[in-house]
Amino acid sequence: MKLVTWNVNSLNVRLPRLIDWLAANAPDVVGLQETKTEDAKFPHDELRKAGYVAHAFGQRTYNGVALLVRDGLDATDVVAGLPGFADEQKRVIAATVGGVRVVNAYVPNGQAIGSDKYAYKLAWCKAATAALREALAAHSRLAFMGDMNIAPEPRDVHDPALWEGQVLFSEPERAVFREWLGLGLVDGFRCFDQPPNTFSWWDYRMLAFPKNRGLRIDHILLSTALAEHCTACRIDRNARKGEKPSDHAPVIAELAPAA
DNA sequence: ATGGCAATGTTTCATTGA
Repeated sequence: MKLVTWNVNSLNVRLPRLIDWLAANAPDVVGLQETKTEDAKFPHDELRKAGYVAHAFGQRTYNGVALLVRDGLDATDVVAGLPGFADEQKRVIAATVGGVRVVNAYVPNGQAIGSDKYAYKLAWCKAATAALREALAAHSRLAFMGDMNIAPEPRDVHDPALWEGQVLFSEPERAVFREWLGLGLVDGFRCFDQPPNTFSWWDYRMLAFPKNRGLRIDHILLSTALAEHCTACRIDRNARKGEKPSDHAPVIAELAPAA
């Protein structure tokens, strides 16, 4: 099973690119973030023609997530939102596909250390930790993926000294990420040798992409039972090139069938 | 060989992203 997470930064703008990418990569399950699309306006028909059934949890202008499931696979027990955390912002959708519980999330950005949005991010993350603990107790085969807006280690940041203490790379945020790993999750990307300076997001400004001044903030975390079956994990930086790219690249994990 | 912010709505600027 091929699992993908991708922050598309507006599904409306990115739909043609997304459909091309789906055709070229044939993933089984895709978690999208920042769809910025109300459910009533979600492009179900276009994605259906591309071979995917979509489950959307969106809103206009900001946030919004969706799960795309390839034809022939069933998504069951679809749950939107973070259990136990009342939130106007649409940031989580989960479903069970092919025996795998897939939790797709758009973690808050946090804006700046000390801001209200940073406090919201940490509160949101705390609720996510509790929800993941519950989910892992119920599902041994679980993938938690999405735009997590946290670069976990110095090697995930193009200039760690510059970013130290900044939002996305502050110690409290990295502690949250370690806490998620402590629940029994594994960073799929780090299960394999990777090229140095591999990132998943590059600022649109200041030639960040051509200079490869990026961060690795999009992740696929796998329960230990699932990580055993992970055969590859990579970031498709080619998707950041060309006309009207998202500022994020997709992360792809491949899982062998369960033994 | 990549490209010098982008997307949205409150629209001709402000807000947010990361």
